[in-house]
Amino acid sequence: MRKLPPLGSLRAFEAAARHMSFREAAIELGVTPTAVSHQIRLLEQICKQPLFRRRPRPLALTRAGERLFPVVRNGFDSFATAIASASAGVGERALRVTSPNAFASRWLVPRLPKWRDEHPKIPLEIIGTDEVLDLRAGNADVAIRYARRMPADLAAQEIFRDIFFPVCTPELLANGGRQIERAANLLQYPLIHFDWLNRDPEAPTWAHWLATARSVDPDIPETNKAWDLSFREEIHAIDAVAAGQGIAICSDVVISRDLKSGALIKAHTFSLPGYGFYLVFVPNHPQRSSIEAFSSWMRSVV
Amino acid sequence: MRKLPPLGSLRAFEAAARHMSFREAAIELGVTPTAVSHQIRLLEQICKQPLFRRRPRPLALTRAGERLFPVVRNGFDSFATAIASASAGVGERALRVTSPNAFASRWLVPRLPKWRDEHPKIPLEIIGTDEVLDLRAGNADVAIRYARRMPADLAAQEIFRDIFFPVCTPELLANGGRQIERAANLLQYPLIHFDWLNRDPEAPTWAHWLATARSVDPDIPETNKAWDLSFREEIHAIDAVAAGQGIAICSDVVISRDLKSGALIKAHTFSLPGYGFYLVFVPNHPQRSSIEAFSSWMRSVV
DNA sequence: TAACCTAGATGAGTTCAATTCATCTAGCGA
DNA sequence: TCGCTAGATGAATTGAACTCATCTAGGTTA
Repeated sequence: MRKLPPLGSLRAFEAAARHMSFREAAIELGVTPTAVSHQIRLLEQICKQPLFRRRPRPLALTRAGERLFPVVRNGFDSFATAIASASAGVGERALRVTSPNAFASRWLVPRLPKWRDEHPKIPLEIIGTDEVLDLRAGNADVAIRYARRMPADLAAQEIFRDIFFPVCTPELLANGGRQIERAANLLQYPLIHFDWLNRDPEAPTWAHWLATARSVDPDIPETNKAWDLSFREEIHAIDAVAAGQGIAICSDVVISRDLKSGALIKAHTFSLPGYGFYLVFVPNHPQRSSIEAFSSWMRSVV
Repeated sequence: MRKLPPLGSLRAFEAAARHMSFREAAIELGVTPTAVSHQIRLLEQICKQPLFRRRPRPLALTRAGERLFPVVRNGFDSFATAIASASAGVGERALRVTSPNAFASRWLVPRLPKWRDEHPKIPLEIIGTDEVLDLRAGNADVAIRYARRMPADLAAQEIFRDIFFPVCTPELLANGGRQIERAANLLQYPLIHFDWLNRDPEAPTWAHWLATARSVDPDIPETNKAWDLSFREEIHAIDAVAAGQGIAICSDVVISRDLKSGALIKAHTFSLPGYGFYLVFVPNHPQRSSIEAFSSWMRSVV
C-alpha cells in the first residue's frame, strides 16, 4: 500500500530547499513563512527526523533532507510539464471539425478562406470521414452530424435542413439547359446513385424519388431501373454529376455553391425532404467559444 | 515559473485512473466519490479538457488523461519510496552515540553488554571520536560531550563530573603497590602526559597538578620536567599506564572499571577537578525515548 | 561589546479549499 | 421495464492549512 504524506508539506519542503530559505519559499507559495514552517515541521514528524538544520544559520538541509529534495523537485517538475502540455495549445489548438465527406468537400472546404478571413486566430482542422468519431474520447472537438433527428447524447445545435432533387450539369440536358418539365423524361438520361449508410427506406434515392413523384405525375412508368451508375459515397456521385455523367438526387445544401454558380442545375422541380445538419460537441467543451463562433459562421456564410 | 495544480486534484486523478473507478479511488483515499469527482473536475478545468470519458460506461481515460497518468503515478511512487526511506529504520535504527575516544573505549564499550541486557530492542552505534560532530546535520543522534559547562546550543543533561589524580599499575610502584605519601616521590617514575584539545591552562595536566600540589606540599621541587612520555590523545596515555609504562593524571570516571578491578590504582591522594560529561541531542529528537533510556542507564550502570 | 535586525519557532485563533450530503441522471443487467 | 449503480450537481459543513502575535537565537554593525 502506497503511503503519501500531505502533499502540501512536500510542496513547502521543496520550495524551502530550492530557495534554502523559508521566507523566500513563502513568497513563492503566496503564504506566510509560518505556514511554511508548520508544513515542514509536519513533514519532519512524518519522516521522524529533521530535514533542515536551522541553527546556526544559514539554513541547510540534513542528510535526509538532501536525499529527499531531488526526488520531490523532479516529481513536481514532471507534473508541471505534463499539466502545461495537457493544457497548452488548447487555446491555440486548432478546432478539429469532423464532417461527412461530401459536406466537407463541397460545402466546408470551399468556404474555408472565408472562415480564415473572419477568424484568423482560430485555425480549423477538417477531418472528413463518413465514420462517426467519438468526441468524448477526444478524437475531434466538434462534429457535423447528418441525421434525421437532433442527436441526444451530446450538446447539439441544428444548423441546416436540406432537400433532395435531381441535379445535373446544364450541358447534359438536350433542351439547352432548361429544367425538365415531365419527370418521365428524366429516364432518358443516366441516373447516378449513391449508397446511404443507414439503409433508411425513406432516404432520398432515385427509387424513392421516382415512387414518390409518380403519385403526383402518373405518367412516370413503372420501371426496374433504379440507377445506371452507382457509388458507395455521396461525394463520388456528386463528382460524376459535375463531370456530366448523369443526373443524381442531391442535397441542396451540399451543392449550394455549384447551384449558385450555375455549374449544376436542378433538373426537375420535384424534391424530397432530406435530413438535418447538426453541430455536435461535448458539453462544457473547453473550446466552447470557438465552437460557438464556428456555429454562427456556418449559419451565415454563403 | 513553474505552475502546479492543487496537488489534491492530482491525487484524486491518479487514484481514479489507477482503479478506473471514482468509487474505488474514493475508498482508497478515504473520502466520498463526490469528493473525487469534484477534484477531477477541477483538474479538467485547469487542463481545459476532459481527462476521463464518463459516458458510456465503463470509465475510460481520454488521450490527454492517458498522457498525464503515468507521469503523476511515477511521481507519487517516487515520493512514497523516498518518504518511506527517510522514515524507515528511524524507529528500528540504532541510536548513534558519539563520544570522546577515551570515554568510548574505557567506559562505554566495556559496559555495552549491560546495555544490551537491559534494552535489547535499542541497538547502539558508537562513534568514538574526539571531533565534535554536528547533531543538527544528522551525523549522530546523541553526543556525549566533555566540557567545563553545560552546552547551551542543544538539549543537554549532565551525567557525571570527574576528578583527576595520578594513576598507575600497582606493579609499577616500588613499595609493593601502596599509594605514595610524598608527592615528590612521584617524580622518580616516568610521567605520562596527553594533550588537551582545548588548551585550557587549568586542564589537569602534570604541570598543573604539580604546581597545585606544591601549594599543599612545599617539598615538591620546582622542575622543568612536565612529562616523560606524551600522547596526542587521552586514550593512548591510559593504554600506556595500563601497560605499566608510567603514571598519568587520569579521570576517575574514564578509568572507573580499572580502579574497581585493581588493574589501576590511585598513586597519590591529591586530585584536581575535571569537567562534566553531558549528554547532548537535538530538541524533540524523534528517538527521544531511546535517548532518555540511554541517559538513565548511563547514570545507573556500574 | 551592546544594540539592532532578521529568520525561524510556537501556539491559539481564523479561514477557505476540500469534503459531505441530498438529490438527480444515465446506462447497464436481469 | 425496472432496479441498481456510478458519476454529476450544488449548497452546506468541516478540518487542514493558514495567519497573527509573540518569542528566541544568531548575525551584523556601530
